[in-house]
Amino acid sequence: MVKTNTFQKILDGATLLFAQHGYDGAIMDDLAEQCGVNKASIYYHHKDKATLYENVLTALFIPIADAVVAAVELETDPVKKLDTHIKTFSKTSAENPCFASILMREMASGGVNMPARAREQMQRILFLLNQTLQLGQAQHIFQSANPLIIHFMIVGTINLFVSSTPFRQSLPITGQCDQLQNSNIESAAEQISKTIINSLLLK
Amino acid sequence: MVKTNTFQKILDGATLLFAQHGYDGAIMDDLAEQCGVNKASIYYHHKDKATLYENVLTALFIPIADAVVAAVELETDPVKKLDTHIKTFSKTSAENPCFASILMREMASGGVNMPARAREQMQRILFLLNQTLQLGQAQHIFQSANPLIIHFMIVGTINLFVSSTPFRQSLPITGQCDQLQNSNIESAAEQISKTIINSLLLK
Amino acid sequence: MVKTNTFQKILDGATLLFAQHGYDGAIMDDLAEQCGVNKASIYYHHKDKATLYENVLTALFIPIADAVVAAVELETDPVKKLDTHIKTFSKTSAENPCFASILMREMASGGVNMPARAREQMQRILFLLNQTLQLGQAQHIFQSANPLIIHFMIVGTINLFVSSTPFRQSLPITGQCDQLQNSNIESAAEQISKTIINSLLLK
Amino acid sequence: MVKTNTFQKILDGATLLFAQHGYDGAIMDDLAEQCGVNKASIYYHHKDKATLYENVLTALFIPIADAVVAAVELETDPVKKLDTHIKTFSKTSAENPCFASILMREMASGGVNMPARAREQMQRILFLLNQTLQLGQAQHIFQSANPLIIHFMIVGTINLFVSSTPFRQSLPITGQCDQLQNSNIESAAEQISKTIINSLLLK
DNA sequence: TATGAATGAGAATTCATTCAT
DNA sequence: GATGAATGAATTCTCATTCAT
Repeated sequence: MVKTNTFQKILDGATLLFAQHGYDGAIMDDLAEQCGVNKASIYYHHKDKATLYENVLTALFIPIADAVVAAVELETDPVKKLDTHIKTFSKTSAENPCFASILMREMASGGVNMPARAREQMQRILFLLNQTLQLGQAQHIFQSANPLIIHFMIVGTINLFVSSTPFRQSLPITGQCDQLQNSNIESAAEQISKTIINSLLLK
Repeated sequence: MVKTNTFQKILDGATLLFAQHGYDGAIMDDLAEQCGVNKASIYYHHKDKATLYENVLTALFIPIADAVVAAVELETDPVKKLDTHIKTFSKTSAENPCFASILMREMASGGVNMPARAREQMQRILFLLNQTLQLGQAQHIFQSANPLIIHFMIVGTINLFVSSTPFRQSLPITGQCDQLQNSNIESAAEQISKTIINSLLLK
Repeated sequence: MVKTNTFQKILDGATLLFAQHGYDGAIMDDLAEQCGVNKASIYYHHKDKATLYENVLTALFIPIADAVVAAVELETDPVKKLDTHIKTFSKTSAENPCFASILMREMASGGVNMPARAREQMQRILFLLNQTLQLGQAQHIFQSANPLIIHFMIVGTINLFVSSTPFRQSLPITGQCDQLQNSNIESAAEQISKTIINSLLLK
Repeated sequence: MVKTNTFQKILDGATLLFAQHGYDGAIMDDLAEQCGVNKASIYYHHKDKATLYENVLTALFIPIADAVVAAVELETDPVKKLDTHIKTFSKTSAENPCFASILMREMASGGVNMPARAREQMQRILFLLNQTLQLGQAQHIFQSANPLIIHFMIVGTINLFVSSTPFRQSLPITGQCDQLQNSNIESAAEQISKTIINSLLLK
């Protein structure tokens, strides 16, 4: 079953709108106008707002989890796996900043209302990380660490970095903090990866 | 000028509601009921929803920034300063979980609409961190690092940790990830602090 | 029974407010602020909004009707009586422009809701005019004319003139209509009086 | 672009309601019920109350100014022009009594808040009158007179006459004023016209 | 499929009025 | 008499959703 052009157009517009304004703040009228489709068309293609939101999250979360899993599985060395994990997650997050915004809002709500299929994707990523950490420990490369904290360090930091892009660029440039502006995602990922791996490695 | 009991009661209820549902999802009728006050009383004390939101953020952000600044200033050693910075921020965040939720939502929106007084508090924390890092570099204890990334590692991780508390507790207990449930904020802060400091220290 | 200072202060403020915004458009909060009194004080002195409105109209309409009746009764000649009628009404109207505004609004509502005591004052003026016209006819000075139309010509013209003062002064000055701006009430009353008397006089 | 049935139905109902109760006194719920349409439909077709009011005034004022201008332009003699001016204004005003009520309320507010397009229509009528008067003076038929006063005599008198119709019919029938009841607009217009023209004519 | 119009259920805010002190 | 606080009943406006074509 090939999805229509309109179906996708609405999905894309909705992704942006939900990212910018959250579920409650996203208004169907605005979505229709932004997409250049009639309001009734949205309901023709997506049942209702809640379903549309689920569709958005599914379409957004699955590719990211897929990419991380796929990239990590190509590696065998725990250190390489972890580095790839962090950098792939960073890269795919940065490619679609809506993911970070939406995930942050969901976490702010305690994740309670997150659609099951979206939640599952985050669990895939977390379990993957856990496997990598345990592999490293089994090989006496990593010391023991709470995988959830590591997961939060990766996701929390990258989410903030990605979603703060407009915010950072509006900061006043002061002599005190001259590195604030021109940070890019690659160098951020690099720093996060080094920090985490460095702290995990047995000396 | 002492604020009324009612003023504060509304402020507290609103803090919770905004944290749970976000600005658009928080409903004034619900707030009135939750606080046991008349709807019109809210407007008597707080002008309108936007102003109430500002009042909430101001009351929420200032004490946290104050606490971090005060605690860090008591220390002189850069390592101790950084450790105190992270632990004080963690502790005060955990004491009022609404802060994490609200900050995450604001960051999800790019921080663009955040009331100036709230944004200033985050800047105070960031600039304080920057000072500590520079002090450590000047004393040849720390290597160079992007303070913004460090800031995001602290804030992003703690935010996620705090706001995911209900989420974590709803996770299925699996053999794979048995450490997920019973994490407390102190051990999380400890791990974050160690990780960051360890990666900063010149070997 | 001497009315308080506050009673009168509220009455004066209310007169202005009702004139500017009408009954429905006048807001008790604004009145309190404008008068520099507490909102509850208004209710202490004036029962409720409707009563306050009645008080305003009574205080406004009686002196005007009194003045017209008193001035006309001093004259004996019908022409002089009519001239005095028009000029006294004009002068007293111009002295308190609120009268014109409030009367116009009441007439716009069909006069149906006008408090009885205020309506009686307008009837006093109309009956006085009718007496003058009949006197003139009995003396074969005036031809027959509908007194209501004459009444409307006087009241309608003066009301418009008085209440349009700010409007006129905001009109663009054009070569076409250079007399529009600097008209005063005396010359207006003079022209109205001449017009009406001239058309009534038997040739 | 043909306006919907509903659009017009709302416009008509609103005209009546604004005429009866003024802007502030007109209640949108009442309007919806009166028109037999859903409340939200009003906003679908007319944006908000202020816009609806503008739409009402525009639809009300333009045809009247058009009619007066068109009728006067058919005449060449200044006396005929002036007579036509007064009678056409009277007739069209009487045909839609809402015009008089709304205009009176606007003038009561000083005309300051009147939508530009409505104000322009009144200026068209005033300027037309001025032209007629100047033509009469140029032909040595009329003596000099303030056109604004003449305008106010016409408009103020007719407004009062039209809007007082229900008021007049509620007056007690007294021997003193037996002509008050059964006045019709044509005879009123006739008397106004005669009065004004008579006073303008050079003897 | 697409769309202009319609609508019921809210949701924010206002306002006249009252109450306790 | 005066006042800060409180409140019930509106009142304007919004929004997700549906319907007829």
